[in-house]
Amino acid sequence: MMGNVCLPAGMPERELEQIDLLVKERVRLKKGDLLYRQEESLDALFGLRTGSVKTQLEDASGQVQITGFFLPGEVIGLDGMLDSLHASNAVAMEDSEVCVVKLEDIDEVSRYAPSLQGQVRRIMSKEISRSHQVLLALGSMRSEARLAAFLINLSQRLSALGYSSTDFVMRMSREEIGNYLGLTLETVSRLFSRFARDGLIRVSQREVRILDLDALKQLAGQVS
Amino acid sequence: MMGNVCLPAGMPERELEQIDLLVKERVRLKKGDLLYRQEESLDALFGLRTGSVKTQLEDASGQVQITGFFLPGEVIGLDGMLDSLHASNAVAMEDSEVCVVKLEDIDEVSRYAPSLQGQVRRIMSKEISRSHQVLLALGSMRSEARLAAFLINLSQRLSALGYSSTDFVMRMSREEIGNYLGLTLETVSRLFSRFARDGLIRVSQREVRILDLDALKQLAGQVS
DNA sequence: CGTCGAATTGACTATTATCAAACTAAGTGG
DNA sequence: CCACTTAGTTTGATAATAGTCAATTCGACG
Repeated sequence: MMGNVCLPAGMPERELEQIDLLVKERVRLKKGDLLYRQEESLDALFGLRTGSVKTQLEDASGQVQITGFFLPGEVIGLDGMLDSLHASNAVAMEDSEVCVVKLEDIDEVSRYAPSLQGQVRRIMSKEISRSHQVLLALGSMRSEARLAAFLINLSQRLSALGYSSTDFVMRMSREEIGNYLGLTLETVSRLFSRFARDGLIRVSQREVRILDLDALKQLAGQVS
Repeated sequence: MMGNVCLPAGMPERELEQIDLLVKERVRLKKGDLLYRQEESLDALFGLRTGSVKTQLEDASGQVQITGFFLPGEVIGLDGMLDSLHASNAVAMEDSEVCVVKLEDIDEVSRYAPSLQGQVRRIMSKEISRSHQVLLALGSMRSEARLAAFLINLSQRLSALGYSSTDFVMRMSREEIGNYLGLTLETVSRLFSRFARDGLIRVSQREVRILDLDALKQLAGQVS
């Protein structure tokens, strides 16, 4: 069975354990590939197995807003079920692999495995909470707090996957970080430099080492 | 049966039609009452029947961020299902009434009415899309575009409920609008004054009349 | 070694926040 | 009925923050 290999190693929560049984297909993506396109019809969810993916909205005037960065173990494609059309573009930020879970299979199987419904609800609810957290950041934090919160969040998610929480490589460019956080790429770059100068992090291109997590949390308004 | 009276008149989509059958209880709220509190355990969803409700996150440092304004026909309580704890506070902005739908009843009933699952997914997905839209606004629009988009959105939702799309009363204060849009109350007030001076709207306290929707859409970056 | 995309840094500007004062509308109690 | 609150709003003056434009620099790769 192909399912079990689709659970990323080190995934902390067992949310996906049943959904994983539904995986009948996997898709490989190369850097820059689109997993799906805005307005395209939606009939499946995607569990990210390896790599990283971003989702972004594009409005009528071509304005782009990144709405999420996804790491292995996370589920992509939860928006757009309202009218079965994807509400965003999903782009691979590096070579990646996703597991495909057909919606009809979820419906089918959950008839005799009722707890599956709860799993799906929880996954969707998590995505809602996540975006509300980002709203909190964009709505009420200053630039340095946003970036600090971003780094802390990334650190935590990577650590949950079994990677180091202090040393990691960011898969996204300064521009993408800025877009996500509602800042310009220059502001993001300056903030990285400042954090480094103040001894909070070491940073070289996309490699980051967190030196003073407490100070970062302080900046992010999270009492440590 | 108490269900059918819980569908707000004029609700355009029939999303709630089956869920409505599950309503066994209704709750009346007075202005300022909390429907639920952050961290409280979650075992039901709430369909707003009359009135208006806001949801807000509160972080460790007491910082508050309003994450949504809800109108009749909309569903409250979709976040927090991850660990069955509400992730936000829900506060009535005026005297309101909600229909209570127990999660266990949803699970129970959806066993012999499978399409119910799709309904729930669609409602949750809509909430995800909604917050992504707000992310777009906070992340990439300037203050005037945010407020214009806010007014357009409110107008559309009220019109879908059968109210005038051009004349309405905002239930929220300048401060609440500002908090939601990531602006200060002074900036919001100045923008209202400017929009009025430029002939886009008439505004007196919380009463608004939209005079030039096309110009508003232009400001919001929505091609009309 | 040269090219190209990404990142850094600087100088300057625009936008929005902050602080402060005055005004309004809707009560409340004498 | 009329001061007198009070919460909400408006407006102004000033300051802080982040954006824009522009010039280098860095690193990866052919």
